[in-house]
Amino acid sequence: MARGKVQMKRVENPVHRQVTFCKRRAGLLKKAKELSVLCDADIGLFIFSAHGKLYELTTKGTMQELIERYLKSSRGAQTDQPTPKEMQAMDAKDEINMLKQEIETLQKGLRYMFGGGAETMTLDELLVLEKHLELWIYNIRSAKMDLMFQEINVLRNKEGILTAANKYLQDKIEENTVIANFEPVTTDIDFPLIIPNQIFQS
Amino acid sequence: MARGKVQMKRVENPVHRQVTFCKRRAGLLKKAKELSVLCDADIGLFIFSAHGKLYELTTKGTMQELIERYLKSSRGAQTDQPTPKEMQAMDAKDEINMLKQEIETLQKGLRYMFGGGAETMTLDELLVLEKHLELWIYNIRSAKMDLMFQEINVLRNKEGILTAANKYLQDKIEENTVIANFEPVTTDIDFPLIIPNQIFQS
DNA sequence: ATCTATTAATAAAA
DNA sequence: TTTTTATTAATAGAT
Repeated sequence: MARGKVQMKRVENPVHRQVTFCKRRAGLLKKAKELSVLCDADIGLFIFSAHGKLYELTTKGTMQELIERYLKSSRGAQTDQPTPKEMQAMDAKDEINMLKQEIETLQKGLRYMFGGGAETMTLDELLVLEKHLELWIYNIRSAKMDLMFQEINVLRNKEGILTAANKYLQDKIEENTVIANFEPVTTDIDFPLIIPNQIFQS
Repeated sequence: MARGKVQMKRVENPVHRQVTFCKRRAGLLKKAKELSVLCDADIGLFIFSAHGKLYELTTKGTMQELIERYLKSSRGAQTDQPTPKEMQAMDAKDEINMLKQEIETLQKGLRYMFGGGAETMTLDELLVLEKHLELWIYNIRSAKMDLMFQEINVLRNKEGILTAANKYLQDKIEENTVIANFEPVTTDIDFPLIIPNQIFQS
């Protein structure tokens, strides 16, 4: 396309080849992006340079997702997903893994939704939507949090009252030690309260 | 590149769009092949048309093989995600905090998309998003619920121990009522536990 | 699909 | 790599 026709064979001069690679790689990526925008296509493109360096482009979502789509598209249907019924007997570690998986699911869903829309929304509309979602999350959570917080406070109060009563009884016993002598009962059992207050706020 | 500059946006006329898709798709595949030949690169390219039809090109081997190479290559190049080694010394709480951070990152991404995106969402898409957010909320909450549940159990245990100690002390006092006579201390204060178990499940 | 007037890409040079 | 410039290549619009 310039100053001389190009032969369809490997550029032998290594310097020229490298320069050509840079330019044409950029051009190819640009063309791919243009095609996707102009014609509503989803494109996955990866390029390994002669020395193995990877350059990639996806016009929608991640390459992972596009590859999955590719595999689906080029084959048949898919295998079953991990069974949600086996979730019952999970320990903390498994639960954490589940959280991670769910986060990934959310990410996928978001990408799908945002990448797939075809119409336009103003910035203001989008900000309003965001506010609604945040408020929504807050409301769902706060009711139960309130109840649990109340419960914990009740239990703490109860503990205080019982401790005081216990102390009172011990004092009385000490006053009347003349007749009977028995070991004092330890009541200051140390249970560290592991919940940081912050947990009730966010 | 011909008879009029092209706008970098979707071609609205469906006929024109289809024609453009055909031409540019051919051009892109040609460019990809050229790059691979001229510069000794290995290229994988797949294009999903707006209607889901797949077009693909590989300049070496099968797409399967190139995808495998891609996955290997991109895994190696990935940024260090939560290091598996650092996970060892972490207790559940730290892990949960880490997940919370990850979720915050997601929130940032969400804001970015809402604030910066130019596309809109249909009502259906919003409903899908709502579902995802519900799941997300559930996961955020369940970690905290676990901790709070633990805390409540600790407090209940403590209560039981204190009550038992109190009872024991009262009994002792009754045994020794000969010398001193004082009112028994009531310890069975009635604090109804207002949290239905269900709260820990949903 | 095919034909061209134009624009876009890029080879060579720096 | 990136920029500049001279040419070739790609392609939008028309047929």
